[in-house]
Amino acid sequence: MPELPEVETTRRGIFPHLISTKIIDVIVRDRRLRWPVPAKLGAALKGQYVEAIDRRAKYLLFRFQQGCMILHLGMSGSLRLLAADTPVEKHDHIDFVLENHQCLRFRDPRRFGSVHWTKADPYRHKLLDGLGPEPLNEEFNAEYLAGKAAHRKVAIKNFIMNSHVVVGVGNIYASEALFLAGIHPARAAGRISKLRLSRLVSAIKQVLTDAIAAGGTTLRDFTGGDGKPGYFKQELNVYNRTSEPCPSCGAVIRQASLGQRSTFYCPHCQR
DNA sequence: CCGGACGCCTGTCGGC
DNA sequence: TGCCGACAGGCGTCCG
Repeated sequence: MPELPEVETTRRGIFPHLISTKIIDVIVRDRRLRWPVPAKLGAALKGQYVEAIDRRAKYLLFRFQQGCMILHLGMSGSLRLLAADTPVEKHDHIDFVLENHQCLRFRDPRRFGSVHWTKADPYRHKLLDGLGPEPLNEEFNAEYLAGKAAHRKVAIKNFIMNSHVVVGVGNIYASEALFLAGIHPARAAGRISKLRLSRLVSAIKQVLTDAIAAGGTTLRDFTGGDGKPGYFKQELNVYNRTSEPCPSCGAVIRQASLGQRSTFYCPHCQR
């Protein structure tokens, strides 16, 4: 499910309700996520107050006075703030019970999500160390991307989905950004002019910013922390629009497979 | 180092 | 209606 806008939407939805709130219990119903939920998680969190919720790439960082919980939503994960007595449903794997009769509930049908606990700097954690820049930061710019792309033969779509190049760009927004930039998704990354890479940087920033403003993209069942869906789906130009007319030129949108993932593009606008 | 394939899971959808 | 394969928004790991 979640790409950067959905993770950010989740963060913005939950943090106002969690800041300075005490975790009084942690109920783990199924530890079998992508990696096992740490056995010590409950003991580590109980009695601690949430000091901040940050985001790095698609990871949510729950900051406590003594340590940090790193949480990834994987492909199908969600976090919702609920009344503590809300009946549990299938795939509700973890409850973080709060002092105000509320609970933060983690649901993840496919169990590709994960939860980690560290007392050290989370940015030094194995999963976060070495990640590329945040796409909305200034350090992600044309000079940076051109330097990274030099001599690379990989398809530009795979390239921008590589978290060592830039984080947070998943399958939906990669297709959308390449459409906005007018670049064919299969073009070799090292064979794109700096001017066009510059346009791609702008397109990535724009599509992610717009998607965050719309509350993310709800394709199937994504909802933010408040249970509301995202509305960016209405603004998608090519994703999931195979055989429909290109909104810009009217040509038929094509679907192809690139790096085991579906890719959507306009054969006329994207070169 | 690079590029590509694989696998972890469950749910859904389309075709027969 | 039921079965079965393909596919789904991620990403660490392994192999050549």
